Amino acid sequence: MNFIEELTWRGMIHDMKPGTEEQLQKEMTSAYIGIDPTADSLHIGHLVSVMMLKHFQIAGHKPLALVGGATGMIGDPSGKSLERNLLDEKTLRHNQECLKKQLAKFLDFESDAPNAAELVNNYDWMKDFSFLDFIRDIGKHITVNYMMAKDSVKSRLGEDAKMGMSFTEFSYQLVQGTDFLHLYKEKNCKLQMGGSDQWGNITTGTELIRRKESGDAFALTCPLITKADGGKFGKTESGNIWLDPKLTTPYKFYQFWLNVSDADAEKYIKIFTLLSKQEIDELVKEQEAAPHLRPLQKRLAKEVTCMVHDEQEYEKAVEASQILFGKATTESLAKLDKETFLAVFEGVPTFEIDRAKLDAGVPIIELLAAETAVFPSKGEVRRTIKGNGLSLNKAKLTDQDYSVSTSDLISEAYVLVQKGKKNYYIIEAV
RNA sequence: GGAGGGGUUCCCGAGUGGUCAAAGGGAACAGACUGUAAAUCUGUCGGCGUAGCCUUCGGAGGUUCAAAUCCUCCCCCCUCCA
Repeated sequence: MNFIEELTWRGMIHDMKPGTEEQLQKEMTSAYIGIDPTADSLHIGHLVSVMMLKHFQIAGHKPLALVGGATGMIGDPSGKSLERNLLDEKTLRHNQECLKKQLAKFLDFESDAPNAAELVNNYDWMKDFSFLDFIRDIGKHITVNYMMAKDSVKSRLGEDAKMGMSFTEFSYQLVQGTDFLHLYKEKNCKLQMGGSDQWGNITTGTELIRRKESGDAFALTCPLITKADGGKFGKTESGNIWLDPKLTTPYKFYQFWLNVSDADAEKYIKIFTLLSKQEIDELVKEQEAAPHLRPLQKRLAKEVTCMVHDEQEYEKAVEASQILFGKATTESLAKLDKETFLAVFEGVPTFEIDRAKLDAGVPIIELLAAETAVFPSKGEVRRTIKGNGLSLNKAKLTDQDYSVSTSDLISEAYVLVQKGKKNYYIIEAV
């Protein structure tokens, strides 16, 4: 199965330029995707493009990951994102290094294979590009008329525009096109991939290559990942799901995938895992036969957690989940020794409190909203208790005036706080 | 530079002197139902709290017993004309 066929059955192709498949069959081809280095970790929104590159490398082609040090400071007008601030070079390099380490889990950067992955940063070739050079060498080749026809630009002009668009944002497609042109010339890169929102930007690049170099370059986009209920993919109450375990613990990471809705599970497992069509078909059948066992979500969570973290972290996450969501009771919790407790709950957000305070007893509302930041306000603690949404050590708490004392400690050191069904916090006496 | 239209609580968006912590929708959170799913229904959704109080409607002043609402100045955004 070739690259295009692979992506097709996985539902990862939204659009591509005619001739793309032929090009890929003709020779080993280089392709790139762009990543904004706005943070020092990738989040799961990036994972789609990373998987495209991975399939690309598996298919024998050469993937390039472009860190957008230059473009990242402009901001793409097609998103609603505001214009960005310039990252200083130190931060930029730091982020670049961190991203590369994460990418190395997916792509082979190190081997001597001709299709080893490469990381490039457009800051390196854009930083010394003078304005005059730019408008002469690049700007001349693309008409404003052409640029204005792009949806990303059109939506920002005219009467229904909420915001105007600065010249900087307008020029974004040219800057991105310049990247493509640069990679085309320097690295013989003939394909740019990205989300479907990037189509306009990518084709400005292929157009530039055609006009300036009489070259043939290609574009391939994947659908934007959505949720069946229309919500944003990859966001939870606590924000982005990051690949860095320090930002999103493996437990939370695992839980994210496990909680994916049925309607999304099949779609996601095709995109975010390398499981074969047969394996997935099998799982889908199992899911239909016994939906409550959620084989799709479980396998999806396993595969992605193992890929991003490792098998050990995955197993810990499963164990913690079984205790938290299984039939654990106050009694079984109380039996856990300190070691086990810590191992199981590693990754569950932990707050500390002075043991001396607990000796005297701390009102629950104080404990959760003042002594620790489990809740942002006292009112919210009250509301949650009133709504029957708070549990302490797996037992529902209904008394707003309850005082927590040392007798509530598990293993003489911990209190397990549960907000609703899925949110756990640990308070540790120190 | 001219004319017009705007800036409201996380988002969209009502509100033009008191009954406004501010309609409605969305998002979010919790409860019920379930399968840690979806859909549905219910509740909550500025802060502290019994009442009640405090902070909020671009910013700063002012009028008034009382202002998101009226006046003055300023800042920002959009459209059209030049």
